[in-house]
Amino acid sequence: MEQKTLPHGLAASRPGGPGGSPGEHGAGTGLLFLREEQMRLAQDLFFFAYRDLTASADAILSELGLGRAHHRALHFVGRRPGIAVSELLALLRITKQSLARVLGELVERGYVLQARGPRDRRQRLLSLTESGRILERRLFERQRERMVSAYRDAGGTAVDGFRRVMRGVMDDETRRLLEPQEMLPPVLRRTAG
Amino acid sequence: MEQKTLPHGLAASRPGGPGGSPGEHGAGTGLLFLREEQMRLAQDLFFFAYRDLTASADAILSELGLGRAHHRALHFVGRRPGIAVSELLALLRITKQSLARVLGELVERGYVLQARGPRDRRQRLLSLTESGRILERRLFERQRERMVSAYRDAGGTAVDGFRRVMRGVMDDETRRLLEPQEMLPPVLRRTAG
DNA sequence: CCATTAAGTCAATGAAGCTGTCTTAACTGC
DNA sequence: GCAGTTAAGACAGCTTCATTGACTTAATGG
Repeated sequence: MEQKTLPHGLAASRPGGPGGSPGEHGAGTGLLFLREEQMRLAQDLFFFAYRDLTASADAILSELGLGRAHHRALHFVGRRPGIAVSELLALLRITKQSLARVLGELVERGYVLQARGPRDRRQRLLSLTESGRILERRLFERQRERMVSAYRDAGGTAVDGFRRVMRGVMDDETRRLLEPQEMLPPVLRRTAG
Repeated sequence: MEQKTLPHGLAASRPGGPGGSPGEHGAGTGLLFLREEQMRLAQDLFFFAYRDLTASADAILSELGLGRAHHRALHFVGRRPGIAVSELLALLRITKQSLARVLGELVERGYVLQARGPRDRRQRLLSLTESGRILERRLFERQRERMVSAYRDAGGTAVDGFRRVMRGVMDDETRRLLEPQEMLPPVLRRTAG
């Protein structure tokens, strides 16, 4: 009875039709595509896409007795070889203790290397070992396939839009961290000009 | 140019310049925007955007002693009032036991209502109570602000692209679940259409 | 009537985060 | 050169959220 004519469903009708071609953000169209249902849909998209993307590497991880936290650490160390522990903490936004467990295992298993910082010997600069690079690549490959086909199917314009929206959703702080300049260690930030 | 020539950094230079206008996926441009660095960047975007988006509701949640799992359940029940437990499980892809704890608390606190299914009395159809709707709205509001400004800044075309990429990243199975038809209970699926 | 299904339950376990406190070593500023 | 700060690591204990496996109860449906 109460669900005879279900007025809902996760991807309910798109009011105003911005699913098609909203025509920029002209004054005439108003803010149709900002309407509530659009935002609810965006929540769904985030949840499902992120879940499925991350899940795609799980098979390999559980094979090795590793978790997603290990993958994240591996990813960012691979992304930024020579990163200091404190910088990695700032990227991941977890506590030192949470990272320590994960990082400790990665070092112990020979995936990550710690090197004393040449300028600041308190630092432990992190990088991937050869087997770390191989593992990271295996994990990446699964996600890469998904993203490549998504990008290909959506087309270049869509990819650009995707990136703009993703950046827009982030904290200002996070967006700053994504800028190359900010990603360099402080030492280089002064030198590289 | 504005970003020197950096060996690394999370958002390294965009090869081929798809940041500008890649011109669909023409044969000439090749698959420039599918290159490795692009895919790594996409991983970063997913991680940071999802993290910041979900984190934006955390303050309210922890105030009430609830977690993100509660928010997810609340969201999907609100999104699909009258949903059966088994359907919610399929959406979230967690185990019955994991959901039971969370759902039990939400019912106990008076945010979620369980009603015996009229056609199948084994089912417990879930819906939000008035206070459940209020809470969900408070949580939604934080995320909505973020997404609205991201959408507005990016523009309608970008939003469309965003949605296409997000869908493309999902499992086929998940994509099916997002279609309105599939969101209807089996009984109606036969009747409606 | 009996097999299947929807939901709930018990018990144990694991992954991944958190807080707070503390130590050690190295850098930095006065 | 000493004092204060910083980078990293470690100990103890806790919370959230997921897992598996086995089992019960009630309702459905051939």
